Amino acid sequence: MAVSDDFALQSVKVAMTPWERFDEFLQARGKRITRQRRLIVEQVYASHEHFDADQLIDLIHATPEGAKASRATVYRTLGDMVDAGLLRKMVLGGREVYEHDYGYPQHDHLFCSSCQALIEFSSDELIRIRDAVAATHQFRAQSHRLIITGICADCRSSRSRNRHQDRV
Amino acid sequence: MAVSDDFALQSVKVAMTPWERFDEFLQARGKRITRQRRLIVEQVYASHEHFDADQLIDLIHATPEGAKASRATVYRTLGDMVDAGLLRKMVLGGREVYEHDYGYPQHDHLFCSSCQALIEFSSDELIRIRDAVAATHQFRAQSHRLIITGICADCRSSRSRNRHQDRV
DNA sequence: TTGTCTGCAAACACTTTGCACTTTT
DNA sequence: AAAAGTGCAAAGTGTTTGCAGACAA
Repeated sequence: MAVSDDFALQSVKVAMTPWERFDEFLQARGKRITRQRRLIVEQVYASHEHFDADQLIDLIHATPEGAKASRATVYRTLGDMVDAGLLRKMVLGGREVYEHDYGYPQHDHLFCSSCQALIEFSSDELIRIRDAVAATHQFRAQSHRLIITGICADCRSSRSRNRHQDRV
Repeated sequence: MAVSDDFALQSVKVAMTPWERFDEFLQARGKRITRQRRLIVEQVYASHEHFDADQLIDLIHATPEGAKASRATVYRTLGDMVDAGLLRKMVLGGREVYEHDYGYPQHDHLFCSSCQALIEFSSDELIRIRDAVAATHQFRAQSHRLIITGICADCRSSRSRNRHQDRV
């Protein structure tokens, strides 16, 4: 599941579009460019929202022409995209969601436990602390993930009666 | 799954042992104190390590006397303990692990992707940043989770040939 | 042509549930 | 005795896999 070293070297090139990058990834791995993989990448980039496997599958099944890719293929391709560094996977309130990774700046999230909204933010200070903590433990930090859970502004104002606290 | 408001109020008392707290939680919910629940709580507190459901079940099945609790009951009780605020559940490298929460200071983790070691740390600065970020987004932060992934000191030194990078 | 990919359905790993029986209160 | 809890096995979930036929290269 980890990006192989040889491929990681290539990832220094930043001017590629996501598809070009995936293309290169497939080539480097002797994998083929198929109709399904193209369709999946296309749908993944159709929006910038966070999504899970099921949502993507629904999206694909909803495409006009007989364009299709099976559940198994979607899972396999999502895995490839994560390996290629195009997507990042995380677990949120029990479900595994994916978000675009390639070309997007490192960021973390505020997660509303009431409406499930996910708000992105980034903080240089956080990175500083991360590195400082790692150094203290002679630990080589490779990445991190911070999720702040709470109630978003919208849910706080509509506290009265609306969809407040139903899920989670 | 969330701590009910009435119970949350009681949680202000901090002088209780984990069992006393669980006891109180059960009473507040009209739940009963059974042999199984006692056994499970006991085993959970037999060590301070992070564990998953299976490890706990093995531990229970390994107890000397015919002391037993079924898989289903263990799952049900772990859920109750999380609700009671005794345990905290998190996902780490694919598996759901639990750690003691009650009476333990808030902390975050360094996770070694090579040997799966979990190192705890806490940082006041981090809390400060968390609150600052939340404020910026008119978000009411309730909790957070930061996991820094990388390679621990041990694995870095035994980089040569030992169990290096075998698991994710 | 060769070897990878796909779709399907079966297999999986965990977790949750329905139900008859047991235990606490 | 009444109500809640337990164990079992069955049912879910969400993801992965083996394999025969389909399809890039």
